[in-house]
Amino acid sequence: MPTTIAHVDMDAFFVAVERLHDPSLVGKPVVVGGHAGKGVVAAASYEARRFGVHSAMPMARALKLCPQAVVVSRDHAKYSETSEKAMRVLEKYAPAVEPVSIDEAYLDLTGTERLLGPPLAVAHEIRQALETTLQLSASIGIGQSRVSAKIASGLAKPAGILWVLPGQDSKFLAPLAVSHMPGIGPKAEARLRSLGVRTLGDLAAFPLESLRRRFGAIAQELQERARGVDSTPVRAATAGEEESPKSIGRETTFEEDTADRDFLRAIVGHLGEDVGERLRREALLASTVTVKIRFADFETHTHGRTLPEPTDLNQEIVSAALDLLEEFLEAHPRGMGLRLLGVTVSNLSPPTSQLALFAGRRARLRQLDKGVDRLRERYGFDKLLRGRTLSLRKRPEA
DNA sequence: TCTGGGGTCCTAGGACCC
DNA sequence: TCTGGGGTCCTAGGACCC
Repeated sequence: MPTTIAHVDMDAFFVAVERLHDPSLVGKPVVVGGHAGKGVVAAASYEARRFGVHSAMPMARALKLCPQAVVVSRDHAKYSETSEKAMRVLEKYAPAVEPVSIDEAYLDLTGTERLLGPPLAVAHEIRQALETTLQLSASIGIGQSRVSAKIASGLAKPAGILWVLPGQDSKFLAPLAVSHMPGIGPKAEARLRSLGVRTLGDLAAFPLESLRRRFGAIAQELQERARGVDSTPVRAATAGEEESPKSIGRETTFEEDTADRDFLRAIVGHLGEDVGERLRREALLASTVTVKIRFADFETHTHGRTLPEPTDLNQEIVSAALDLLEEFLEAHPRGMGLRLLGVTVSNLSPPTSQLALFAGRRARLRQLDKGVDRLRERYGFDKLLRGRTLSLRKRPEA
C-alpha cells in the first residue's frame, strides 16, 4: 500500500515564538541570535531576509546588511514550550507524529483519508490550526516518502503547501540540485559534482557500483532516496519514552582570544559543572570526558579520556577536563590564544547501582553536588560559582 | 566586521585479546 | 620461529543538521 507522508516545518520558528511573546515585533525585521560580538544569526524574520540576512550568518554582518533589525537573544525554554504545544496540535491530524527537531515533524497520513479527508485538505487544516492557536506559520510537504515530503516542504516555504502527487516522487525530485537532499552538504555536493552528478536525477541514474566505490555503504541509500524511496517508518514519540542523549556538552567562544591559564581553567570548571548538573538531571553517568579547544586561527582539536569508573560528580568531571586541557596545551604549544573551550561527556549509561558506585567519599561529593543543583535551580546557575570563577568575575574587564 | 552551540553519525587507526 | 584474522574498545577528526 502506498504511504502518504507529510513534513511540517515552521517558518522562522524562533522569530514567530518571540512575536508570540512580544507582538510589537510583528512586521519588523527581527533576528534571533547570540551576542553582537562573535555571535551568529539563529533565525531571521522574512522582513530581515529581504536584506540578505540568513541563519548562521555572523551577527555583525547581518546588522551591516540590515541596521534597523531588532536583535533578540535566544531563549530555548520558550521555544521548547511552544514546540510541544505545536506537536499536540499536529497529533490531532495523524496517528503517528514524529518530531525531528524543535520546529519540524513528520506525519504519517497513510489511510487517514476516510476519516480526515484528502491530504491536501488536512494540510490546509493543519496550517490553519497552527496559525489560529499559536500564531505559527508553517510550510507543509506531502509525498510518498519522508525525503520527498521534506524537500517539498522546503520548496513550499514560506507558508506554503506542496503536494507531490502519488507516484510522481522521482519525477518531482529529478530536476533538483543534489544539495536539496538532507545529508548532502557542501563536501558531498562537491564530490558528486566531480563525478558529473548535479541533480537528484543524475544521482538516481548513476552506476551504483561506481557510487559505492566513492561513498561506501551509504551509496545505495543515497541513490534510493534520490528516487524518492525511503522506507524508514514515521515513528510516533511515545510519552515518557524519550530517547536518552548520547552525549552532553557545553562550549563557549570568548569575546576575546586568550591564553590566560587561570581564566581558561575557570572556564573549564564552569563548563564541567554545567555538564555535571545536566547529567544528574538526566540521571545518567558518563564514562568519557572530552575537552574541545579552538585556537585563535580556528584550528580545532578534541582531547578525551575514558575514566576508570562512570561518574556524574562535578569534581571528577572537572578534574579530568582540567588534566586534559593542560596535557593538550603542553603537547601543542601554538603561541596564540584560544577562542573557544568546550567540555563534553559521552559513553553515557544509566546508573546500575547507585549505592555500589557512590560509596564513602563519592557519596558525600554527590550529596554536595545535589545540594548545589537545588540552590542553583532556585537562584540561577551563576549565583553559585566556584571560588576561582568568582574571583575572575570581580576583576575589571580586560 | 569572518566563522555559535547543541547534537548525531561515520571513519580510520591503534591497542588489545583470543 | 617474517608476522593470520576477527572482534571490540578507544581516540580523533570530520560531515552534517537545526
